[in-house]
This record gives sequence, C-alpha cells and structure tokens, in this order.
Amino acid sequence: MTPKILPLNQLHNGKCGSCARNKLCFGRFLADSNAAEQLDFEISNRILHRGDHIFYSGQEFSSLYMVRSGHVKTVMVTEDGEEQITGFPGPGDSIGADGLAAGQYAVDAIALDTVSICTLHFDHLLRTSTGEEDVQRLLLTLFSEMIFGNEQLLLTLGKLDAQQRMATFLLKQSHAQLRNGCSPVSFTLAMSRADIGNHLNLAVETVSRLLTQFKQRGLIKFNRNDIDWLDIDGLANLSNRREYTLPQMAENLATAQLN
Amino acid sequence: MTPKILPLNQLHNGKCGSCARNKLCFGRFLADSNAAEQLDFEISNRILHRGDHIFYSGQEFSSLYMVRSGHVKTVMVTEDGEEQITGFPGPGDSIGADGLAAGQYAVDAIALDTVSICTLHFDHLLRTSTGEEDVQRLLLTLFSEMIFGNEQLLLTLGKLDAQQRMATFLLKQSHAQLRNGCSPVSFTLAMSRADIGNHLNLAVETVSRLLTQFKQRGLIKFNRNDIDWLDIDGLANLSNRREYTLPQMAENLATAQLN
DNA sequence: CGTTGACTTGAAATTTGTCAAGTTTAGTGG
DNA sequence: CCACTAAACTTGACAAATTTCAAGTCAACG
Repeated sequence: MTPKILPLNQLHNGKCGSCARNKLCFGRFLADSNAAEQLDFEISNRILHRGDHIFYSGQEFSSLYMVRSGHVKTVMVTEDGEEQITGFPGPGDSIGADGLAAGQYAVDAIALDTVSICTLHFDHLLRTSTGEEDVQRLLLTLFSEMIFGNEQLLLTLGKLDAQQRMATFLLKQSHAQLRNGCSPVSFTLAMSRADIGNHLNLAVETVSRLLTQFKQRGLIKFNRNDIDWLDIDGLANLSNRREYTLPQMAENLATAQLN
Repeated sequence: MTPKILPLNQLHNGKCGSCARNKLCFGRFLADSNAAEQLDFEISNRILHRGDHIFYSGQEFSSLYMVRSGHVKTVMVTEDGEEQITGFPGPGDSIGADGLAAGQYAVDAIALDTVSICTLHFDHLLRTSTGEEDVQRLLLTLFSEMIFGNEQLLLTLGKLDAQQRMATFLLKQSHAQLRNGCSPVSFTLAMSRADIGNHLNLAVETVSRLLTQFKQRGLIKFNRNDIDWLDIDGLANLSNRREYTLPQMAENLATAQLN
C-alpha cells in the first residue's frame, strides 16, 4: 500500500466546506460525503513548528482545533509539576474540547513536528450551527469520540501489562495512518521514547527494551523513529485487541464511512 | 454541615425545566438559574435497584441519562473479559455520552444501589434543542466535562502512587457530596473495595491496607462503607491536590454557579 | 447458627522502575 | 569535512512498589 500524499501544507482559510481535507476531518462524521461540502462555518489555518504551543493549560477557552497534518501532544500537569501526556492527536483529530466546561484549556497542546492546524472559534461555530441539526450532531459526535477514546485509554493503561500497552500503542498509530490514507505498516513516529513512556505510564527504558524485543521477535522493523514494517496480526495477538487486525481495520473504516 | 435532603425518590416525568432537581443537574451548567426552569425537552424517570443495568456495552445508542440519586458504575470490558471501571457517576452526573460516536454504548452502566435516573432520548433532545443556542452549549459542556474528568483520571492513575490515588478518590467522593448539598465528611461509599481497586488499578488488598492505614493515621473514620469523618486538608496534602481542600472546594462551587 | 461474600492481614513473588554506564545520532562551529 | 557536544536512546544490574497467594476475620442473612 503506497502512501497517498495529500496537499497538506497548503493553508486553507474560509469555509470549512471548501477545504480539500474536510472528508478526513469533519466529513468523516457525516453520512453523506456531499454534506461535508456544505459546512459553512469559518476556519482559519496556521502552521506551527516543533515545540510550538497551540494553547496552554489554564489559558481561556475560545476555540476548538482540528489537526490537518502533523502531530501534537496534549500534556496535563499536576500541581507539583508532574506531566501526563493524554494523547497524540494527528490528522483529523480535534483538540481543545476539554476546555469548554471550565472555560479554560485543561492541557498544554504542543506541536511534535510541523503542524497545520484549523482554528474553529467556538462562539462563531455555535452561532453558525444554531438551527443546523447535522452540525450540532457532528460537534457532539466529535466530543463523544474523545470521551470514548479516553475510556479506551483508561482500559489499556489499567488492565494491560507493559508489553500489551506497547503493542496497542503501535497498532493505534498504524490505524491512524490507515485512516488518513497512508500506509499502516510504514510511517514515522513523531514522538520520542520519553513521550511514549510518559503516555503509556512506562519508564523510557521499558519502552526501549520492548521495542528492541519486538524487533528481535520479528514483529516490527524500524530504525530510530522510522517504522519500516509491522506485523499487525502479531501485535494484535499480543495486545489482546482484534480491532486492530487488517480485516477488522478495513471493516471499521467502512462502517465509519456509513455513519 | 447538615445534609440537605431533597425529595430524590420522587419520580418526575415531563419537562426537564419543571423537575425539582434540575438546578443540581442540567441547571448547574447554566448562568442564570431561572434558565434551568425553561428547559423544555421531555424526560422520563425510572428507578433501578442494585445490580440492574441502565444499558449494556454494545447496545445501540439512543439516550443520554442523568443520575438524580444513587450511584452507578460504568464498566468497560476487554475482549478477553477483563473489566475496567471508568467511573462512579452520582447525582447530577450524566451517562451514555460515549455511545454517540460509534452508535453503541461503550460501557455497561450498572446501579450500585437504588438509583433514580432520567432518560433523555437523544434524537428528541437534538430536535428540541435545534435553534436553542443555550441548550446546545449546555450539551457540549456536559460532554466537555466528561472529557476533562477522564483526563484528570488519566493523570491520577498515571502519575500518582497507590496512597495518593486512594486519597484523591476519597476527596473526589467528598467533593461530589458537597456539590449535592450533602455533608462532605460523612457519607456512605456505594461501591465495594473490589470496585474501588478496579477503578484505581489497585489490588483489593492494597485498597484495604490503605484505608486501614488512613484510619490509623487519623485521616478518616469509618466502619464498613460508612464514612463518619475525613480530614480533607490532610488527604489533600497526601494527594498533592489543593483543589479538594474545603476553602478551594467552596470556591469551585461558587465559580461553577457563575457559569 | 451456619454459610456466604466481603473484607483484612501477613509473607513471598514479580513486574517494572531506578540507577549507572555506555552508544548512537543530530546538530554546531571551526 | 571533521571534531565536539548535547540529547536521545540502549543495555545491564539492582531495588522497590504493588501484586499475588494464603489464611484468617467479620457481618449479614436465611
């Protein structure tokens, strides 16, 4: 499977509906792919570089963000300065929804590489979508997806051991690649071993050891952060998660498009 | 502080706005407390008993639920049957939002004691609220609160040790009591030690040992599941979370009412 | 009053973390 | 282009927190 290269770095300002990426973005929640083109709220796009903040924890909530390309980490910080990476949003993922309830963002959102990101001013979005049942449902679906994702993560971190967590993580990255029309077996990890460890609640050393072990067992081929190949079925077997095997992944994508 | 007893067991069917509980429920998200009385979507109420399911994981999504009284556990299950309790929703908490994105509930929701619960048929809710900007914002805020809550939980489970997790858990229960106008230092835990352990990713034995230890250190007085008193400041000190100290708790509630 | 399930307590076992010491890589400046 | 430095990563040995195992105790209920 060859990666499908889309014009990701091209900025898009204006209506969401006229954005080339929108079928992989908001569009993926809409039943009718033409409906995606009707989305008429304003978006503005900007490019960030490695280490740039999209927003800070504690900053006043104003907008939701959609990642168009690149990868981000969202970091929650305890009062005594300990950090927990809650996720690595990539293309088609949204950021910032956790800030609405309290009126301030709950995490730091930091670019891991060059990121193209859409800003959706929340008040504008809400005003524009008043009376638009489809858009309202879309927004709630977006939020629901985040709730579900966090619950899955709680399950992964709570009930799986180090090896299973690592396998699950790799499969999740692979699945995200597939969703974006890229190869699920060949891609680059945007985050460091330390970031992976923090996210999975494992020491950096454990992450390193597990990756080496997977390589030795022939489950994955990589150099540094470049993954050349991974055995999806083998990893799914380890992780106790069938949902990430290739036939299953294809099915998931198919049903997702029906919704 | 004496517990404020509300007529919780009284069923309420009809408009949300005319429900006696609604200021502790949907109302707590609305700036103007009178606005809560204007909520005009239909609700239906029912009573469940210990062990009853509100819904099952995998069941088709149709409604959101609001707990009026009693306590619930939400359980996510892996393919190999391992269970993770993702939360213990109580009065004023919502359940079911994780089901919208995939069209089916992601967890089992099970009553821990006698529960009075409101059913909000989602399609009806959406239709009724189309054009009502306030209600749209309210629903999104409800979802946002769940996202934030899950992220906080990820931080708690990921970066705190057993003792801190236990302290944080007790403070969270205490805070929930306060929010519902009940005593934050005297209440009954609806869940078993095993449930607490599962939720906090600790063995039952560890939970038991920690509770005993807290009792010996004078941080908490309890018999079985009845908590007679707890040292909020002491526990907050252990848990590294100032947000649960009494002055802070009062402030949180105050600002929450302004929103 | 005995049975059952929930809880408690102690001792041993194990996974994963911590510490320490390399090794490789990427970036920098001569 | 090469040496130098800092950061990221790897690897091994040991330590520690928590789990597991085993054996009770307690309380509710028929």
